[in-house]
Amino acid sequence: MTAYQLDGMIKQPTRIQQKNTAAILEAALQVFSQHGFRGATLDQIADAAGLSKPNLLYYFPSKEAVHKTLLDGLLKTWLDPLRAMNPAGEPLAEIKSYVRRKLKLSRDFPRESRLFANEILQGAPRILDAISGDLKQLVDEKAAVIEAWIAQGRLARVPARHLLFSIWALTQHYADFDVQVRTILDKDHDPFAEAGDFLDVLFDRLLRAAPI
Amino acid sequence: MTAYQLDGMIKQPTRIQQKNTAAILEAALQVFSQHGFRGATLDQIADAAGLSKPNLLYYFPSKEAVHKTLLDGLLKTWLDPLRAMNPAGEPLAEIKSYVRRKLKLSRDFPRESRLFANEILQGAPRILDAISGDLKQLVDEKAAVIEAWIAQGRLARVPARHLLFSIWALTQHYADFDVQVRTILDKDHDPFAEAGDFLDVLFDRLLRAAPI
DNA sequence: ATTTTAGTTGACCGAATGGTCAGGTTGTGG
DNA sequence: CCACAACCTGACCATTCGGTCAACTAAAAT
Repeated sequence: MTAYQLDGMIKQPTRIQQKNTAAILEAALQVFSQHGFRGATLDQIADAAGLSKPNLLYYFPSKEAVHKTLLDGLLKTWLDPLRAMNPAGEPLAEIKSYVRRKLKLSRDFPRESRLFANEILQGAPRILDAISGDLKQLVDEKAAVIEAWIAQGRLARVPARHLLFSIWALTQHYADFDVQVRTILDKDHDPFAEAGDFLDVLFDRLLRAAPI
Repeated sequence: MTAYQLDGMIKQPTRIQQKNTAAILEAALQVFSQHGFRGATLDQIADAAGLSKPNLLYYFPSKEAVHKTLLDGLLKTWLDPLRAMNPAGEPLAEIKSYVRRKLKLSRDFPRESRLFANEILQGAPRILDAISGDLKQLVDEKAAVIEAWIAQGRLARVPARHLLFSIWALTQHYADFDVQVRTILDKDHDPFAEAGDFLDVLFDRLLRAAPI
């Protein structure tokens, strides 16, 4: 028998199954985020997870399945901060809060960020549906909120979607280009702490509606 | 015989050699930028270049050599716009000009941008020397220029290195995440034209020294 | 025209790849 | 304690990988 079931995998019966699938996904995250889908090997993942390759394939039917599971789980986490943006809140505070949350994701889950970046770099072959579906829909919704704020004069005039791009670019950069950032900054700097302050200033100056 | 020489490859004798190495590098750029180093295969590159695999290996000694040649050539192009930043110029104009040049690179050489991104994502194993050497030195130099401008009150107070990070992140995002950007923007938008305007506003508001 | 050099390739090699399978071991409910 | 399911693995398979080589052809140089 195999440990996976194709239909929505409703139950996770045994404790050992939970432990091993978790170990596999953890190892796969490490390897996929560093080498991309094609550059990663099952042996590498199995090894990092402390399992034999056939044992790994007992829990997942294929390399693709491991990758897909990882991406699916990631997407929710990735979009949650944007979902949390409250139309009824104070515009500038809501945006800055989103930036902070997103930067914290970069700091605490850099491998997830790199996994996502890797997938997009390759043309998002395994995730394009989600992008043109859920993500696009959410962005449309939140862009409308931002545009309403602008129309009310509570936020400086900027193209809403490009504002979101800028938030993604600026926060994810610190995870995706971590090596470069740390090489250029000297040892005694904390990239994420400094980035937090900098981005706060940046979005404050960009978005604070001109008085009058 | 082989077509490559290890010592600085001074001469490129024949016309056919120029044509084929160019075709190989063009094909390799395509493949490496999409799949990363490990995900790319020599067969794929040879095929895209219209050559047989042994024929490709007649011009380059190994997969690694092709990749290295590509990266070395890229780094100069990548840093030139920063080098062009003139300490004697008007600060805000210099920065904005740098942003424009960098955005144009993203528009005209997106594959080069993705190749670079791929390499950094993987921890820059094949390019770390250049980053901690030439790049760091150039950044130190230009950061000093920016800090001087700030000290003179000709630019708003921002951390110079993070300012550079923000320029890289915001411009390269449009190349590296092209698929996502185009999916979210509707068909009739020109991402790079809009980005040009947006980034001009962004850096203007961020950097314009507060009057007084 | 002939020799030398540059360019090209099919066939091949050992290693690594994703994945299978038969059979073994371990855990668990009755 | 037994039976049954869950779990695990060595051996194996077909394919692909980076790279080599001897032999062939095309182009220059003499």
